[in-house]
Amino acid sequence: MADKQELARIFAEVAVLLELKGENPFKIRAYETAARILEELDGDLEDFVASGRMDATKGIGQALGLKIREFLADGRVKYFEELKAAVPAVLFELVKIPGLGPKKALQLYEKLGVNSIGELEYACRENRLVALPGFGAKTQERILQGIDYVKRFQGQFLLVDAWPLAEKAAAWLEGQPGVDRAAVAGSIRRRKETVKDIDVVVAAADPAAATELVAAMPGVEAVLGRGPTKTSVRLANGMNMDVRAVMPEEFAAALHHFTGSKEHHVGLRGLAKDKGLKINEYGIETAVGERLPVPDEAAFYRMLGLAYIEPELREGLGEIEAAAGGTLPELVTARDIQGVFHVHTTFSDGSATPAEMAAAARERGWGYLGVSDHSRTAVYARGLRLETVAEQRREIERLNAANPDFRLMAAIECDILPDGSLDYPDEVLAEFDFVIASVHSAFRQSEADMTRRIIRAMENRYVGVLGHPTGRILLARDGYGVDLGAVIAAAATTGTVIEINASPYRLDLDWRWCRKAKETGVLLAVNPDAHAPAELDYVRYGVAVARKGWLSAADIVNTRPAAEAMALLRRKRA
DNA sequence: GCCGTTTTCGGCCCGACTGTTTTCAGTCG
Repeated sequence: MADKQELARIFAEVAVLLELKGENPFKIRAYETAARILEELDGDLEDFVASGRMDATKGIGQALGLKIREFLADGRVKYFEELKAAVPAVLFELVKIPGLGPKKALQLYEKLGVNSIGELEYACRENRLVALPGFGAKTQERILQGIDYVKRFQGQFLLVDAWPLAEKAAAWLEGQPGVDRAAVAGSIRRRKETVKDIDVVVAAADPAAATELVAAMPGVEAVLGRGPTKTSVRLANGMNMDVRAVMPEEFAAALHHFTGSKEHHVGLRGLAKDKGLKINEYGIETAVGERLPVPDEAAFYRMLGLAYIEPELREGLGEIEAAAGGTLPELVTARDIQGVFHVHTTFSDGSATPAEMAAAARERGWGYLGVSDHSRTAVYARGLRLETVAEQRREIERLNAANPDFRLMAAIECDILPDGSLDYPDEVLAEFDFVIASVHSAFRQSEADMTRRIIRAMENRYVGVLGHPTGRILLARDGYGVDLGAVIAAAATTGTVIEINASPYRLDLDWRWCRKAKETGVLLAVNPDAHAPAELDYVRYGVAVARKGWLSAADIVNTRPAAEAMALLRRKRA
């Protein structure tokens, strides 16, 4: 079967290749758009073409349509292969360095014969870049710093590391004299799971003075650049932070602008243009250049004839059309969460007892907590032997009897063994209040085997929840190969809930798949997978994933009271 | 590359900052 993801990757790579060739930027955008369309495509590619849906899709015209048909027929795109052969591979590496774009990268390759990042670093140290036209000592120094950045961090950071830092920076700035307001913008505000840098927007009567302040902020290691409205700094942990300062009346428009995403803005600005308006980072202007006041973001969208679009949805994935048509979902919030199903205790690899975890859950205003320690095969995590299962159950019953207003559930995170069977026999599984099934071993199975394995586990009537469906660890390990489309379809037919593992190191199910799950009729559960009381707060990251995935409270099992939630996790037993 | 009841050609989002320039290209978001 032709893989639409592969074709999406090909088109995305064509876009990069064209950029390296200095092609028309709008042609490049056409390929980027096509890649996104394919990534988000519902159903398979053959059907997309055969049904005529492709021909009706805006953004795919004659040339791209031909290439899609070629891919379906031959499994390849000749144009891509020719391009790839004509563009040196090293250029792909070079443009990942901040400050290096296609033009300069090409010069380095052609004039200095640079064939790798290592060679570029060496050329900088030999002071050979300064002789090139358009280059100078500062560019060379900047490139050296950029190489260091890429080598140390691959240029990416976890949301969990960036978000608190960003909030701290905004709070500090807001406390400075002359500063009206400060707020976190950028991909952190959109709650992307990994981010490149921190963006903060500041309102001040004297913006230039406000940007001056940034250098004095605690944790700032170096000032990378400074203009009248923007300061870029590097923080001690290696992250870059941009602070943009505007007049108070420009704050909402600026916050919107710097929240992005780029794709969202492109869509909005096209729409504005149709209405004879112009959007820039300072506000909305009429055709005659009159600046219209934008008191807040809701007004901003209203002026464009749109419902308010939450930051998490601003990815250019249909949210503008939905806002125009009044079909945006009401997104779930952290306040909707009434309890969680997946935590570990001292019975396996957690650091707190069930009583301590329950107390921490109550402090957070929740009414229930599922204790789901590891099963026996997970020896590395001190998985529960059968005797311990009984012991834990007695402890949970004791706690429930003592605290009638809070419900502890005796559950298990049961390993899915390599053949798709479960780690305990059915008669043991039947004893648990509910069962979460997860893969913790044999990650290297083929995609087909892994998909069969997981689906077989979901077919077990005691399995209420599929845990962390891909096993990925962000910035550390890709998930195992698995056909998530097939897993989601099987979740729907078997009535299995899919977990949104809220550990900020996992965030698995990915938000990009949440919408698909919802449309397929699958319920999800936001679970912290906490191994300590403080980690219950991971739920905020899981809620962020759900929101990015267009989910409402009704799509999430643990927005319901205990009895109702339990019934959903046990519905396959009926 | 795509798109179009104003257009089949000429548009396609918009601006800041840097560094290397004597008026602007490249990069970034």
